Amino acid sequence: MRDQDKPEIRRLPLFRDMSPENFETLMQAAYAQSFPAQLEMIRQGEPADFLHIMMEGTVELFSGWRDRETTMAVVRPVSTFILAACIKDAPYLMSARTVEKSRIIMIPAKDLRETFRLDPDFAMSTITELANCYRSVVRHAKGLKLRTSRERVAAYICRQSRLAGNAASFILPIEKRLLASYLGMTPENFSRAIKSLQPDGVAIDGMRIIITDLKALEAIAGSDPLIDGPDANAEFPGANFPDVEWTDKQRRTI
Amino acid sequence: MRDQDKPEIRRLPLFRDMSPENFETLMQAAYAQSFPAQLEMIRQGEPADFLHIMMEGTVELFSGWRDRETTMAVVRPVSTFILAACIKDAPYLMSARTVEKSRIIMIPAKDLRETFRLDPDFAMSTITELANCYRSVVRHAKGLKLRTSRERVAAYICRQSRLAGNAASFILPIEKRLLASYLGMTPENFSRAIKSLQPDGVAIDGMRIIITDLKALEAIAGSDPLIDGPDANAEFPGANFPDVEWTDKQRRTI
DNA sequence: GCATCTTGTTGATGCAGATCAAACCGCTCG
DNA sequence: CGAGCGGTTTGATCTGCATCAACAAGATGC
Repeated sequence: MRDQDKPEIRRLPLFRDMSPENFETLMQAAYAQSFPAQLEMIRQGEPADFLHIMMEGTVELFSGWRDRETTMAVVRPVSTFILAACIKDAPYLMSARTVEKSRIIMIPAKDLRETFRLDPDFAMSTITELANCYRSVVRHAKGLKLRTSRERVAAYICRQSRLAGNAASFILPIEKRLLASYLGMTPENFSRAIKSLQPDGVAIDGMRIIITDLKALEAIAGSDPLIDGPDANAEFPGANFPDVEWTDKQRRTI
Repeated sequence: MRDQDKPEIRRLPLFRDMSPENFETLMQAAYAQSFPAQLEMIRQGEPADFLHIMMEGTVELFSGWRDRETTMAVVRPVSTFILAACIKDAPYLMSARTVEKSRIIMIPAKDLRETFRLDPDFAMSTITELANCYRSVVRHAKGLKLRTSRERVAAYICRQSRLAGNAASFILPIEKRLLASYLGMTPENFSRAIKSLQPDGVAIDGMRIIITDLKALEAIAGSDPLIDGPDANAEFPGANFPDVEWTDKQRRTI
C-alpha cells in the first residue's frame, strides 16, 4: 500500500470516525493489488472474503443469469464496494471486473467484522454506509420500474449535469454500452434514445453531451430526488457517481 | 401496546441481542396504532419519523412517479420496515398503505438512533439487518433486469413452493394485481404469463397454484439463490416473505 | 335480495424496446 | 500507414408487454 493511500481511505465516511488504533490495525491487515483491464476479479456466488476499496481505475459490478448479463453499478475512486456481502459472510451477489487498469485495496472480511464489534464509531459509520447503499439500490429499482428507457436516459443526463455543477455540457464518464446496461437497455436502444431526445434539448458529440434546452429535457426526465438521488454535495462538485456503494468524492475530469 | 407484543418483537433478529434495559427504553418510547385497510400511512418524500413494526395485517410498500405506481414490497408480521430512512433521518423513498386492517408499532427514529449509539449489540443487529435489506433489493433489481416477466412469474412460483416446504400446491399470499406490480408487470400480463406456463407444469385455480411438473417449471424459472434469495430457514417453514426488509418468520396459512 | 364495485380474465391492438445485420467510426498494433 | 478490431450508429424486423375494452366472478353494501 502506498503512503498516500492511508489518508485518502481515512477520509472516506466509512473510516472517518473510527479510532486511530483500529484504523491502523485494519490497514495492517489490508493489502493493495493492481489489476489489468478486463479482469474478472470477483465472481458472483463465491464467498465474500474481502472488502474492496477503489484507489485508482474503474470497476464494473455486474450480474449474470443464464446467458444474460447486466451491469449493476460502476465504481470509481475513492470508494468501497461489496460491503454487505462481507458483513453477512455470504456469497457475492454481483461479479466485478476492471474496466481499466485499477488499483484496489482489500481488507479481509474477517478483520472488518471484528473491527466493528470493537469500535462503536466504526459500527455507526457502517450503519450509515449500508443505509446509503440500500437507498441507492431502491432508487435504481424505482427508476427501472417507473420510467421508460427514454425517460431514464433523460434523467441520467439531467443528473450528470447537476453533478457537474449544472454544466450545460459534460463528458460521459463511462462507455455507452456500460451505461446502457446500467440503465437497463441495449446499446442500440440507448443510442436511439439519445437521438430521440434531440428535439427535447440534448445534443451529442461523441462522448460529450450538450444540453441545449434544460427545461424541455427536464419535462421528459421528471427528475426526482427519490429516484435520482440527492444533488451533489456542494463541497464535492464531482461527487456521487452512478450509484450503489459510492462513498466519497469521485475524481473526474469534466 | 399489548402484553404479548413485546416478546414477539424481542424475538426479531433486530432486537434479539440488545440489552434488556435498552430494549425496555425503546419499547417505552414506542406506541401501537391500528390502521384500517387501504390507508396510506406513509407518503414518500416525507421525513422518516418512525421505525414501523408490523404486528398484524399486511402493508404494501409502493412508489409513485408522475401518474405511475409500483409496489416495491409487501410486508407481513412480524417484521420491521423503513429502517434505512430512519437511520439516515432522510425522506421516505417509498409510500406505505395497509392492504388489510393492520396493527403496527412505531418507534420514534430519534430514539432508535440514540439506542444504537449506546448499545453495540443493537448496532451489530442493525448492521446485519441493513445488509439483508440491501441484498434483498439487489436481488429484486437483478430479477427485473435479467429475467422476462414470464420467467419472473415462474421463479416466483418455484420460490413460494420452496418456502412452503416444497409444496406442490400453495395459495398466493397476496392479491394478484399486487403480485403483478411487485414482479414488474401489469395484471393482464401476469394472468397471461401464468396461463402460458400451463404447458410447463403450472395449474391455477383461483388463488391456488398447483405445480404439476416441477422439472419443467424449473427449466423456465432457472431459480438461483443469487436472485431468488436463500431457501427458507428450516426452522421457520413459512419464513421470508416476498422481499425487502423482512425480519422474522411470517405467519401464513398454506 | 339485487345493485354496485372490485378483481381477474380474455381478446384485439399498438408500441417500446430487443434482435439481427450492416456500415461506420476511432482505436491500437503490426 | 493500412489492417483489424471493438464500440457505436443506423436500419429493418420481430416480439414481449402495455394498453384498451369487454366481460365474468366474487365481494360489498343497501
